[in-house]
Amino acid sequence: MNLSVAEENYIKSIYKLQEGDNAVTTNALAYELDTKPASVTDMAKKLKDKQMIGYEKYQGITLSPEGRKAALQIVRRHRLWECFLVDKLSFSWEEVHELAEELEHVRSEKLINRLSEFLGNPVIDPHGDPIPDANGKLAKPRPQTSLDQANARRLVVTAVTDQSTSLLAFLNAKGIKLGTQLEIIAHYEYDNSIEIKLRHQPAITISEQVSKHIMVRPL
Amino acid sequence: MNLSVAEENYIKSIYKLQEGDNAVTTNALAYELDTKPASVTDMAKKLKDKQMIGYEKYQGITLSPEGRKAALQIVRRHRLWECFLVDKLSFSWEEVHELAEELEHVRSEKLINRLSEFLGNPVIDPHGDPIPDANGKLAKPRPQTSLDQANARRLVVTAVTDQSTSLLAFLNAKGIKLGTQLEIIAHYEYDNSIEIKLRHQPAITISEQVSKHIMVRPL
DNA sequence: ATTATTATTTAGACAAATCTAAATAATAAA
DNA sequence: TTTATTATTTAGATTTGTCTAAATAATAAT
Ligand SMILES: [Mn+2]
Ligand SMILES: [Mn+2]
Ligand SMILES: [Mn+2]
Ligand SMILES: [Mn+2]
Repeated sequence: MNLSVAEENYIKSIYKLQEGDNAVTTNALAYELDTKPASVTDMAKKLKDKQMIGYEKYQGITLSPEGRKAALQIVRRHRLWECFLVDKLSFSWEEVHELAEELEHVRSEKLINRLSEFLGNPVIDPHGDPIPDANGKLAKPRPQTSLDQANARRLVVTAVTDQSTSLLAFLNAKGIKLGTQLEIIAHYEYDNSIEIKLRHQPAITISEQVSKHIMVRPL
Repeated sequence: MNLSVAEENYIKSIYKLQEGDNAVTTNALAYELDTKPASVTDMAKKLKDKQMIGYEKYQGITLSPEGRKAALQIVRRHRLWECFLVDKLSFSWEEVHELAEELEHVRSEKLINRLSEFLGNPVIDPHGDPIPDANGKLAKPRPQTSLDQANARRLVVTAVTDQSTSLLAFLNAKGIKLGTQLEIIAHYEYDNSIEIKLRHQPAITISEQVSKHIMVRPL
């Protein structure tokens, strides 16, 4: 199936928003894509015609098997380009998302498979997200929780679930990146902020807004 | 100035067709871009509004200084990606043009400058064409002639002026690439074909159609 | 069970990029 | 210098992706 850039972006966003089987809402998709609900309805009809999604009026959107396959290809391309930018061109992880957002639309299996090989067939991208293989299979993610709900003391950062430039810049400033080890010092119930300490650094306090986007696993 | 992908493709083709100052013709541009003359006229008006070209009805098209600058940026991106594909991802030179045709439209100075650095700031692409630097300056091309007009005997291949897949596949089959040294054995006036010999290989005969697209310089 | 609010869809419009068919201009031939 | 041919432009349509404003459906509040 031949998909336009716009269609690919929709499919990727649907994939992102569709946790499990719950249908994606018109408004949620419009917000995610920074467009208007009316535009989403228009596109939903097109994508249904192309058999990429299931869609009934007022019932929300779900990816079809075809659509899911397409989404995984796009995600694969996106994350491999992010790896390339960080590993080979020395970009920092908060800069790469926008560029990958464009590079992901160059459709060539040969290109992307060679790129993967060139990068050593990585299985996670610079934000800790898993990279689908050439067949669309995702490595089973290791068990992780968000930092605001972690119960262990000593933790390692495994992923960041919000790729907004502002959050990533914040984390960068604080020295928090993938693989960073940290210790929870205190948890303040009042605003659910937590105090953490990185190695060789003074303790810092982090808001719930931030900590819920930092994924960790016990060390 | 913000240019669409279509506009960039037009500008690059105008640059390619405009040797010196001779205006580019509507039909030539349509043929080059595999589109219709009416579409070219439409786009000419848009590009004139954007001050990228000079255009008067029936008078043909010339790049403005602005347009030339844009063209050189696009050409730079195109050729650097071609280098990347050949040098790092082991593509062969006849495969890379199509892919670069898409990659060239990812607009990021930072990306392209880092890519250039990563590649060792190359000054010619895999087809022997010069790569503009970050300021749009082109290395002065070394003196070269097409193979059908060469007068020296011993020559080296410096460029190929037709990137069609069919020609490049032909050259590949014959073992002719950039840097290949060859000797002219004979020149047949009847059809302007020539007989050449590569090192350690039997002589082969090449049509004028081919030889006029092979650029060489005396060895 | 009504009423108000929110979510979603429809209707109609628009810009970008393209096309076909017809009209006009430029150029070459007779 | 007429006439024929070729090149270019215009007029009008189409497709894709988007929008605003209005209509309708679903859901929440009273
Ligand atoms: Mn994208
Ligand atoms: Mn990522
Ligand atoms: Mn292109
Ligand atoms: Mn090239």
